[in-house]
Amino acid sequence: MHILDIKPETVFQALSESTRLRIMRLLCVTGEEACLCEFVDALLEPQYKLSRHIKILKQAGLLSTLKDGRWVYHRLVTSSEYLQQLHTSIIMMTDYEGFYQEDIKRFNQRMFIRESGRCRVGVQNTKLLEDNIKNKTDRS
Amino acid sequence: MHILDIKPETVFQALSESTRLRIMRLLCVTGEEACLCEFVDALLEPQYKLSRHIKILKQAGLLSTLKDGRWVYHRLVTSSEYLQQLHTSIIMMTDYEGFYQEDIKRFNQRMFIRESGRCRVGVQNTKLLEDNIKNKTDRS
DNA sequence: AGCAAATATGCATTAGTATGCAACTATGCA
DNA sequence: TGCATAGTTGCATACTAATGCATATTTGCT
Repeated sequence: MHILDIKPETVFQALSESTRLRIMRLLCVTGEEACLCEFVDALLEPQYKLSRHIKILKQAGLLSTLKDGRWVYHRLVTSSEYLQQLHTSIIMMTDYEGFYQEDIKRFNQRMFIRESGRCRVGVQNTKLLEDNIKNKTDRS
Repeated sequence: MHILDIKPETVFQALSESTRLRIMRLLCVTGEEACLCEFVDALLEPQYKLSRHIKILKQAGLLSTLKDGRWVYHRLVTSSEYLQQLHTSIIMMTDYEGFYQEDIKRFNQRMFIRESGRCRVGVQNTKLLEDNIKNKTDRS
């Protein structure tokens, strides 16, 4: 699917959900690529949830994917000026409550355990993740 | 409502619908402000539909409104760098089928009949509007 | 006061989206 | 070959959003 075949509203639609914006912001700010388990440890959201949101970002032409064994790396598509402009907008978004910053902090910690720049383990923050999910259901 | 109080996902959500993108694109490209009846004549969409979409854009902090008698003028909010960056993105969006351009053409024609820079009439393209709505229902 | 015109909105219907759970596929390694 | 692990997806459910119709509101004008 060429970028020109994707409607602008599809791109903004992909950016209209908070979890997907967290993924995009993380990649825009760090300039990194990451696999699913690294996203799980950074955002503390269940793996199936992030997997589906990443799929939507891919279908909107915002992410591309590289498979490496069991791991699948996701990175920003930067091939058009239009998308680069959008990345700038995303970086300029407010982070009033500092939530994006917390994602980035956990992400950087997670990146430390890479070996030769590759992820070699699965989800690490299992405990943190469960606590995070529990807190949310308690609040609702 | 201050711009900082509006969540980024709300802004992108507002931009995720095609009619609302047409409104935004029109204002970004022309730099104009316009009232509802002018939008109706430019986009050839029913008045109640555009009224509601404009409301959503307002609530997302993308448009501001100035009332002048029976007419209500809508313009872009440009008070933050973040929004200006978004406007640039919107101008850079693809217009593969030339639909945005058609809106702008009809809009410019409509602007000709302003008096002293103010709209003094209601919907003009009643016939065009009805044809447009009819074509859509025929296709579905 | 009363009417006409510009804009806004309540309601019902339809369509689309997000999520949790559980089951599935795919891959590397012993 | 079998198992553990990284990632994906079908299904049911709950929620949210878009639309058309009709009606309401606001304002200027006579």
